[in-house]
Amino acid sequence: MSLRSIQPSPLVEQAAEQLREQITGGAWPVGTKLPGETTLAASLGVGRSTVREAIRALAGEGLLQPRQGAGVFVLAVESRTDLADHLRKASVADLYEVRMMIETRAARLAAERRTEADVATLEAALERRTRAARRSHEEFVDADVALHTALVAAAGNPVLTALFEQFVPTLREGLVEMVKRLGRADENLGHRAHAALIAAVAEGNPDRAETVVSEEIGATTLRRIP
Amino acid sequence: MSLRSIQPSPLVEQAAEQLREQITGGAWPVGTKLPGETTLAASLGVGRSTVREAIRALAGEGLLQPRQGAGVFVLAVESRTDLADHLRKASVADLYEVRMMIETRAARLAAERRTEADVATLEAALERRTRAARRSHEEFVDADVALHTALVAAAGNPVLTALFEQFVPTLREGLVEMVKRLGRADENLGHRAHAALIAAVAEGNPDRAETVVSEEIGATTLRRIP
DNA sequence: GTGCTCAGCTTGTCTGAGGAGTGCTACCGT
DNA sequence: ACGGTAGCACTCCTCAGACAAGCTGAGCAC
Repeated sequence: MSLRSIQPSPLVEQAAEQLREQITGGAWPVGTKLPGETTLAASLGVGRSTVREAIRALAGEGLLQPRQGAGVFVLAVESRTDLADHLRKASVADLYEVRMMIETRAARLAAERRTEADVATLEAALERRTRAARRSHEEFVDADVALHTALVAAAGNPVLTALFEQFVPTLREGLVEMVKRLGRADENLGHRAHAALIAAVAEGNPDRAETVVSEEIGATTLRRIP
Repeated sequence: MSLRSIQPSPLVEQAAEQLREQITGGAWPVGTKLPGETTLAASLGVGRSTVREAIRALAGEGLLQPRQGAGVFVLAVESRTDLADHLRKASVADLYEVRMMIETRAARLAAERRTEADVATLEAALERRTRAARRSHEEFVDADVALHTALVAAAGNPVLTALFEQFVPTLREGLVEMVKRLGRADENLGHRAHAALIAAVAEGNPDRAETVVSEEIGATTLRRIP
């Protein structure tokens, strides 16, 4: 099996790391049954409970699946690629580019497909955004993000919605920073653009919706990249 | 056959589920320190090692972070949403729509930014695709997917690349099915469109690149939705 | 062939015992 | 009064051993 022996510190994590290497390295393909806990414990030079916890950790990541009486089986050879990780490490410009792509397309689709309910939701979200402008920065950003989320949802494509949700945490973080830097000077920042966007969606004008959202995102982002 | 499989569910999973509920339910916000192992064990009515394994599982999911000597802390209140799960459950039409969005944008950006190396990679990928057409269906699809991946990579936006990679497994699966249904009649299916796409990227013609990729995806997809 | 039983393996669970790291508090010297 | 430090309580970390519960395949009876 060629497992290196363990050295210091959290043994559980080291054990998990070694097992992960075996799995992602291809030594144990999907469906493989791992050696028994006692065998693994001996190979790694740790106690059985330590091995068990390492297995649990990898099970939490979706790599392993223990079945009582049968053994521990490989469920996948790589962790769910966490898009959010990529987003955190990405540059503002790259993020902005992709966000622009998603939201312009969403605006266009929303204008084509919006239902009465969608329009009502969007208008309510706009109103909440306006009210939140008088309150804390955080509340304002939350309301803004909620509005954009509602726009994407109005496009009626669950895949697009799921995709945008991946961006929400990073987007929120960036916006909070931006709003705090601007201070209270620009309360209800971008209200007119948002109102125009919703109007375009409501009247079913895809071209105008796309243009407005493109300008709006461009404006807020330019302020953020000094 | 509407039988749910019977699952006695190990105590560890039940314990993890209860803890997860506390976390996602908001009882323990991010940063909260959980009660000690012994306390939790008593509360849940299980042994200490069971609690520890449950904590490890949630740590694997990215929800908790144990720190020796200090305690166990809440790192996030919801699991990484697995975009791949959404994709698997999504309809072909929704997937197609988003894939079209990504690839048309990628084609446009690639035409604007491609380097010499990008062009070389794309041309090599095209050649491999041609060769693979004479071999198995699977190899052909793999080569096709590799070509599309190379196109997105040539756009020079890591976020876009990471995003497209989320689609690759689902895309591959769908293509394999399609190619098998078509049989060998259409060997080297879509060769001219792909060649035209690469030419447009190479000569730096964003509009043409976008048009070609749009037609190409449209053509293959229409065959797939009967 | 079909179905049953059983032995041997596996994971599941609990307990008790130390080891090691963290963070707070009270003490002490200045 | 203040700052530094030693001690302490609390926490997670690791191990060993024991038994329970579940799975799998071999062998057997029909």
